[in-house]
Amino acid sequence: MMEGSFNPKGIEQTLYQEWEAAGHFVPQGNGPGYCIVIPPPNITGSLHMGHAFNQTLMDTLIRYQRMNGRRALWQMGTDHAGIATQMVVERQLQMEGIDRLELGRDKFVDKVWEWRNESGGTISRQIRRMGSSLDWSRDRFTMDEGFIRAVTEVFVRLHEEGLIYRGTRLVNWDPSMQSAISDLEVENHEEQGHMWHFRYPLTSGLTADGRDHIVIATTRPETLLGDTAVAVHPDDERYADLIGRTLRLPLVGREIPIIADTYVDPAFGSGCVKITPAHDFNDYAVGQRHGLPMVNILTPDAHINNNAPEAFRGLERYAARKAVVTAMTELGLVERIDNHKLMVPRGDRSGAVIEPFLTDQWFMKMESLAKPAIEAVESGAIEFIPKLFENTYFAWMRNIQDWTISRQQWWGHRIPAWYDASGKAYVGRSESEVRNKHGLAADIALTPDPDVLDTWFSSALWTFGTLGWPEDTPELRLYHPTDVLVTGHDIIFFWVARMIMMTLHFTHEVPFRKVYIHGLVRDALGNKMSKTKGNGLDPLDFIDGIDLETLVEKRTSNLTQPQLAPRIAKSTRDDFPAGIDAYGTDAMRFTFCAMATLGRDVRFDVKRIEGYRNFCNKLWNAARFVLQNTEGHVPQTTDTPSLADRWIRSRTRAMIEANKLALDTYRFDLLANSIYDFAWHEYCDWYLEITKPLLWNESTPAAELSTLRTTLLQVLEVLLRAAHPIMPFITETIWREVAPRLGKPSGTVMLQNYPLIDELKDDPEATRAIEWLKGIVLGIRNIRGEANIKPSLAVNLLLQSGDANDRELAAACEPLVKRLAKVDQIEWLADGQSAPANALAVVGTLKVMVPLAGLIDLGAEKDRLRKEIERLKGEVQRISNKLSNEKFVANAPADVVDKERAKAADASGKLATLETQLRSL
RNA sequence: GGGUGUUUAGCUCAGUUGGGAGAGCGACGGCCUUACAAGCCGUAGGUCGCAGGUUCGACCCCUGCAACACCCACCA
Repeated sequence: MMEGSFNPKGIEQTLYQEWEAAGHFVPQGNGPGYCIVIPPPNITGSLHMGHAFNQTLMDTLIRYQRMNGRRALWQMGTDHAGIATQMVVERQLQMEGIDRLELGRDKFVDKVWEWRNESGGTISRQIRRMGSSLDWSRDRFTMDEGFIRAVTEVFVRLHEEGLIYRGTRLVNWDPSMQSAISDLEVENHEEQGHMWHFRYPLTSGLTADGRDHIVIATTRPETLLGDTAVAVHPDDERYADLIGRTLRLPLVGREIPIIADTYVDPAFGSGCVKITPAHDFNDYAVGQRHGLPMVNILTPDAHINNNAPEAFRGLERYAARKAVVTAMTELGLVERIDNHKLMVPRGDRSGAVIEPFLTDQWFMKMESLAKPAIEAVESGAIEFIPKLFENTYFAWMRNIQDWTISRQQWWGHRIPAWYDASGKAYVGRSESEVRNKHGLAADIALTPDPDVLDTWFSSALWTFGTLGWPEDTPELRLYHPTDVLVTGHDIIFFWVARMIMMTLHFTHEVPFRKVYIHGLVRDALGNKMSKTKGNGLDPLDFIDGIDLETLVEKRTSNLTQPQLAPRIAKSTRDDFPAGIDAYGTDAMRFTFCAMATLGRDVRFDVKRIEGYRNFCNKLWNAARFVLQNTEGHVPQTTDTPSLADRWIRSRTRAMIEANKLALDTYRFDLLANSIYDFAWHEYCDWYLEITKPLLWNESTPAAELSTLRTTLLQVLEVLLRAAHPIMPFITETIWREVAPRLGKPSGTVMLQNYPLIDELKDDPEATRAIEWLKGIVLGIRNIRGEANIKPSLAVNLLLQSGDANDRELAAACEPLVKRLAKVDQIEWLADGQSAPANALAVVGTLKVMVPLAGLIDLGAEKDRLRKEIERLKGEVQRISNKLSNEKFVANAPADVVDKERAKAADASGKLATLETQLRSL
């Protein structure tokens, strides 16, 4: 027997193990394929709220399609996450006092594999706790054997096609990692800095206004050491006569030219720009145009190198900045220093300030790859949901830059290139292939490229790579293109766009037909969750609960900035004074679905999950009620449904219809609302209450009772199937109790059909009847509530006026009205017959009266009437204004006008009745 | 600098061809009514950011403005 309140702890893990052991997550049957690939979680640690959100949506879709009979594959896998993982393992080793460089590459990579085996297990356990029905038997890793093969193949082919090339370029250089990174991995943030105005002396002569120097402005004084020119705008009259003359670069002594270039904005600063081609992207371009020498003044770890004057050599870049400013000050060459806000580029992983740095790297040409990828979205072959994100996609794709794909790191896919003694690069699937292809004898030494590829290079192959490419597999034919990609808007460029380009290029198919883009999970205040801020939350803590001290400990340990610990501890104590309750997986999943509004970030509020935990409990107890009242029930073939049975079946059908629409349009919020509203406010609030007097009345006819019990079970059973994709555990648990009573074969709800609307009949007549009943009951309840009549006290009821329909329904629903509104006697008054003093509700034209008889305070009742009269007056006024507007009557559709007329009649009828009533009191 | 989004009840958010402003939570009042106090019943609360325009009619369509958020970008 089911316990009195819902306790998720007991059921979830057992059920998941059962499902997995039974192989339910493996696609089966002969239905059409349906496939979603998981955005592979990084192996850097543990699952966060974003993963939980992401997976809830995917699992809902997968479970829905599986129930629809599709051969549904949810492809599992994890990402090696090159830089992120290397940093984590490096930090771990550091804490053990081990230096990466001392350890050496091979041993370090071994350590990372150890880490990945450990971390992978943690992630798998966490994902299982979310209830995610992934096919674990097909689990993949972006650096498994198959992926190494696929990555190599792709690299070699792109190189053969000339789309991958090696070159010396100015790239984004992360001095802390000493590696190149791509444009996307650089985050620009505004920071407070300074603008230094320096005087650069002319080698000879004077300026037009009689000075012997010009003034340049810079935010990076240390780059002065690498200046090879100063540029002015060609049309700038102030400097026209200086173009072609030279300056003496202070501190360095180099003679540098004054050049003219339209890049310079004459209105900004002095109109003179120092040009440092080796350390600034713009200056690089200017240098190229003017054939300027490039003087690199930095070492890979951002210290001043030997190309600079001796005094500055070996200084760290910010020390060098100070030294340059000091030296310039001493020379009297500082005009002034202003405060200045500037955009500072930082590495998204390391947080280090990025240097434009001249190095040899591998690049991918993107323009030709982007073209078909743009067309795929334009043509609708791929559809973004919400559509809005297509603009984001187009904007980036139409202005795409070449992709720096090599990383000076150890963890990742090795670049399949080898170098001979002269430094010439050979690309091939293996060293022997390279030797054969280029006729390189065995005695010619080849050195493998030490670098690895950007992590996103392999991620881009995810859909077809996981399905077996480059082999031609049955899975590729059945599941590719995949049906939908579900991911956050933060990786549209990193991942989605590159997947589209690579997949189209190599398979001539789109990777997926739809891309559902969801928002980011933020904390209750709308802040982005992060470990550094200490506002991150672990989904498992909402599932299992966590006490305050453990939570504080968890949030403040292993911080990259330990000094923040006290503040984080305090805010944690403020936000979760009693820790976090155990809400269970279903409540968490329901919360995510309910909050998945298109295109919006979600603020995760404990109040919401609490509400949905309560909903779980509601469902649980409704099931208990049904089970208690259907003990030993055997459904009969003859079905004689009452009005209420017909009504709830009809409403169930409407819910199913709404659910399907919601699921087909990826409106998880509407799906959740549809289920919640139906289950709580129709099935529980009304239908279960309606059944009580019938179930407990010995005079209820056997056939009617039997049908009632069948309906109780049937609707619950349909509801469980309908809700299963969102809340798998509770629905499975209850379903196993309920289904046998309907004669359904035992088993699992997850392999049942998703409800079809044809299982239930639409019944407008019954709907009207129950709406009538609700009107009567709500009217009486309003009177009772306003008059403060104790719920335990029964009232009598007088009915008057109304039509034949009212009399018929009143007779049919008498026991229901009595039960639902706690009414003792019901009596009809003839038209015109005077009634005792009473509180009045009007339903249609029917007068529903509760005799005052000492129960109700006359003054309070008058107030209640006046309030209702005011409301009705307003309504009548509004509608009559509308109807007296000839243009409205002439232009509005006939049905709208009719509707307004009916409303006016109803409202003014009620109004008249209530006004009469008020006078009579 | 360019672009996108958001602005609806105290809070978080729905509002699907323009035609009666909704939910959850919170607030207030009343209830241990034999599924559920994680519950039940009732009530209050909104000039739909601001200003115009189109229309018989605008939360919805158009224009402008404001605030906030995010994305992209090379201004020294």
